[in-house]
Amino acid sequence: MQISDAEWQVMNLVWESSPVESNEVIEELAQLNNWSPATVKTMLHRLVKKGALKTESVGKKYLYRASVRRYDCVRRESRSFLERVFDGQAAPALMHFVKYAKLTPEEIAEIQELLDTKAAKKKDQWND
Amino acid sequence: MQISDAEWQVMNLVWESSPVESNEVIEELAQLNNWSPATVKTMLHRLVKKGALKTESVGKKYLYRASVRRYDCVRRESRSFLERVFDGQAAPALMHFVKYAKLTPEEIAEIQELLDTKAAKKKDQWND
DNA sequence: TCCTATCGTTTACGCCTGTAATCTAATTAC
DNA sequence: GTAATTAGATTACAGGCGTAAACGATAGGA
Repeated sequence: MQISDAEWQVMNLVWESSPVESNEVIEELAQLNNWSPATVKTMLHRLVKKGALKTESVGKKYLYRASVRRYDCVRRESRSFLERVFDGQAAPALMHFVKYAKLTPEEIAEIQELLDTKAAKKKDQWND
Repeated sequence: MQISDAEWQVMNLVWESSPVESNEVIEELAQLNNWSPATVKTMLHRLVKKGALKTESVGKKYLYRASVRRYDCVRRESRSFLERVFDGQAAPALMHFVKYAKLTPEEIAEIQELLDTKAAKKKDQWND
């Protein structure tokens, strides 16, 4: 299931504060993006239709919840990005981001640590 | 200027072997994607129209060249990806890729090196 | 010189997207 | 109880995209 650019904004919001009422989403995105309420409603509706959100009726209103995991969507989107732009290779993408992104020393350290453990695992015959 | 998913395939090919004749592109992508020649022609035409490719006529045929730099497109696409999926933050994206991508020990080493120099620069008051 | 093969251009078409107005049903206020 | 508000559903519409067939011009061979 394919989530469009604009729809990601909605999904991000829902993932962060699930469950939400449409009101909250509408207000938030009105501020963020200058979207009209109607536009946000369309997004919500489409996302429900494509199975990314589900609703639970509470009186007159609905509560919206994600029905797909953020992780899965991130993974799919990342894959497709890598495929398109870096010929499916993670390493060049990583090099690119490291080169051109702003990173705090803490972030750098954290990534290094992760790389270390990954390298260690690679060497360890029993763990790979 | 926005390059679509399918168009990226064409651009990647042109960037790699510029200048190319349409023939080469058509054959290559017929194999890779099972696209009909007509489809590839459409892609080329649209890319010329949107200013991503330019042509130089050589007799009856054209030679196609990129008229936008790969780097710029990669940068724009990366930005948009980060924005959409990781709220514009490079660090979480990096963590994600490091965690879930297959990396050879050499690649890991290379990325670590780059991170080291980046960290070093950060500390050096005269270089930042 | 005329036909044919070929390359680029035009046209096609249905689906997705961004953007939004309108409609309808139900709830709330008076 | 009727009017006004509101939330979700339906409809709208232009432009992009994936996919491709049809068309037109031209160069090269017969």
